[in-house]
Amino acid sequence: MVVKTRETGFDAGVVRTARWARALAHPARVTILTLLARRRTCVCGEIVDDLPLAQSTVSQHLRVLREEGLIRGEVDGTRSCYYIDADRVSAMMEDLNRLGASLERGVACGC
Amino acid sequence: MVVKTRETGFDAGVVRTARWARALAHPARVTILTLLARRRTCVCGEIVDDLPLAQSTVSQHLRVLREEGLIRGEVDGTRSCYYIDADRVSAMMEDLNRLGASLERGVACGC
DNA sequence: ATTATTTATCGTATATCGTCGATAAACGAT
DNA sequence: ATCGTTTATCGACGATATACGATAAATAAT
Repeated sequence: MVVKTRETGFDAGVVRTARWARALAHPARVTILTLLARRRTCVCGEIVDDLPLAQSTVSQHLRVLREEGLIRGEVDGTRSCYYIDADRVSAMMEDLNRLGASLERGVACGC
Repeated sequence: MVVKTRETGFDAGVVRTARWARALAHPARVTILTLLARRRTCVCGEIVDDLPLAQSTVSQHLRVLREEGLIRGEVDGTRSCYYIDADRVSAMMEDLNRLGASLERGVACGC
């Protein structure tokens, strides 16, 4: 059963997949995610130090990731501690893998 | 060993991953890929019929997918026959899964 | 109290994206 | 040769995205 979003006319699952992709569609955001996965510490300032971008720009990218639910932030004094939302990351990878599976099982074109 | 692109200062692998994501970051493009995977026929006109977009817009999205190497197009008379480049799709999914794996194996933050 | 630190947000500038209509190019059909 | 079909590209426009500096808010340090 195919569910379409009323506004756009696109399949709802497809829209969700595209949104995950958009969240990953900038090197800064991919870098932030991998940094958060690798590190125990996750303070905004350290992320800024590791990226070739201004603090305000990094904050914007953090906001995008937060709005997509991939990361969460907690205030700790004057600092903000960010960490990955593992459930959402799993959900994202599930959707992306579902797409990948359907693409790879496709039949070759007879043209 | 971490390779950085001179212009942006981001890790080259990260940039590649972000570009794959960028290619998938629109519902029209995800839809096109799934259509091409499902169908034997892959003529541009049929893709246009299945999308709520103008022909020229669909052509733009096809161009994006072509430029990222995810699809290829062959001219057949007045028509264009598109098909998925399975190798590139595999490469893309490998990169995305590599990212997913590194995110899921990350340690929890001690904050 | 004052000062320094940290981070989110605002304002703004620029670039890229997404969309459409119009058009051109290539071909098939008549 | 002319006409219809199909598709890529162009030009224009509005909408988003990306980037930065400046600033505000909150806390820590003195």
